[in-house]
Amino acid sequence: MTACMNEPAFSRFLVDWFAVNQRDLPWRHTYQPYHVWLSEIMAQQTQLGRVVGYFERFVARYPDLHALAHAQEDEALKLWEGLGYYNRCRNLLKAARLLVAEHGGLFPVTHAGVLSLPGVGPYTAGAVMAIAYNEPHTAIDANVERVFSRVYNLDRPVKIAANQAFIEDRALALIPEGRAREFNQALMELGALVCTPKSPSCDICPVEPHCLARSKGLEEVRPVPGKRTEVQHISVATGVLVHENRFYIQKRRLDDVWPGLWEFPGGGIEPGETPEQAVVREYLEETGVDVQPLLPLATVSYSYTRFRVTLHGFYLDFSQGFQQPALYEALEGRFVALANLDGLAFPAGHRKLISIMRTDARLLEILKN
DNA sequence: GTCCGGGAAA
DNA sequence: TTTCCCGGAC
Repeated sequence: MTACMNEPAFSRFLVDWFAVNQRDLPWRHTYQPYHVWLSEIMAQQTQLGRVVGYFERFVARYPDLHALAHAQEDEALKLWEGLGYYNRCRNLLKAARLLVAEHGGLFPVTHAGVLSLPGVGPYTAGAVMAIAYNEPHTAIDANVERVFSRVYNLDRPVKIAANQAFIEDRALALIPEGRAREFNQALMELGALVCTPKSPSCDICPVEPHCLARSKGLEEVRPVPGKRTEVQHISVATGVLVHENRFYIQKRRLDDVWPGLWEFPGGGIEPGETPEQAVVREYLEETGVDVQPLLPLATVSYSYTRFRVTLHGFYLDFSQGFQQPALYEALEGRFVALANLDGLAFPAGHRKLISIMRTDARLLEILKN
């Protein structure tokens, strides 16, 4: 399978290309292990372009492992808000606390040590070893899988075991002596900038002469797609309960989606139910409070995992007079003023509702009464 | 509006 | 194997 390729030349062209074309990313200035680790956790399931701003704000607030170990989870989640997969952030804090408590606050220097950290799997462990320490390890992410599926013209999905083993084997063998840091980043950078999922820029690709799929005109049909899970459309309703110029919010449980984030109570709309009926029922189920819809706030769309969500938001009033909400589904509850919503992290859909509330003239009318 | 990509953990 | 998320591309 490798017969057609000059592997030393491939690696040399790739590393030379990276030296000239790499993006200027903040963690590439010093390659401190703490920075590399943080950047790799943020980059899981997330494109680097979106990571940079979050990385800079996070490092400014938590410049080292000790600062991170002493972070308040709510504050860290606020800095993470919008990046998604919030357990990544909670695991980061967990790992920092563990390292400060049990390892003298030193970042691990071995592959096994890095891999043992919460939130670190095979990809991230390899990436940290290669990029922070320049040790010969592989970091096989989706970019690398795509590049190799084209370079070696893999005609079956990259996720099958045989292809995973093949890619791992080649990725290790191709590392030029002493250049694991550059080589691993170069492979991923090529996937992100040139060997893109759609319409790859083969005309500017430094390894085009070594690409088997390209030589057969098959680059557009590599990688071969695997099976995908189908999207489910769901409708949910949520309510902003207004009481003395404040709004009721609750903190989500840690064993569910959006662990530790804040939200307005609500839930799924059952078949045959209107959004108004659903928000009243859900509010009662989650908090024990009898509410009535005051006014529709807005309807927004967002998605998470395999769900496509239409979220109906309402302003709510107590229907039986003030009742203290109970915590049947949440860790904590508060009535907060609009300005104080700023310091807390919300899921995307609720954040969209808050953003609409800020410019909602009708809200002033509601608050006046 | 709908589609798409992207690692860890359970 | 399934569950975690988001915004930008289309």
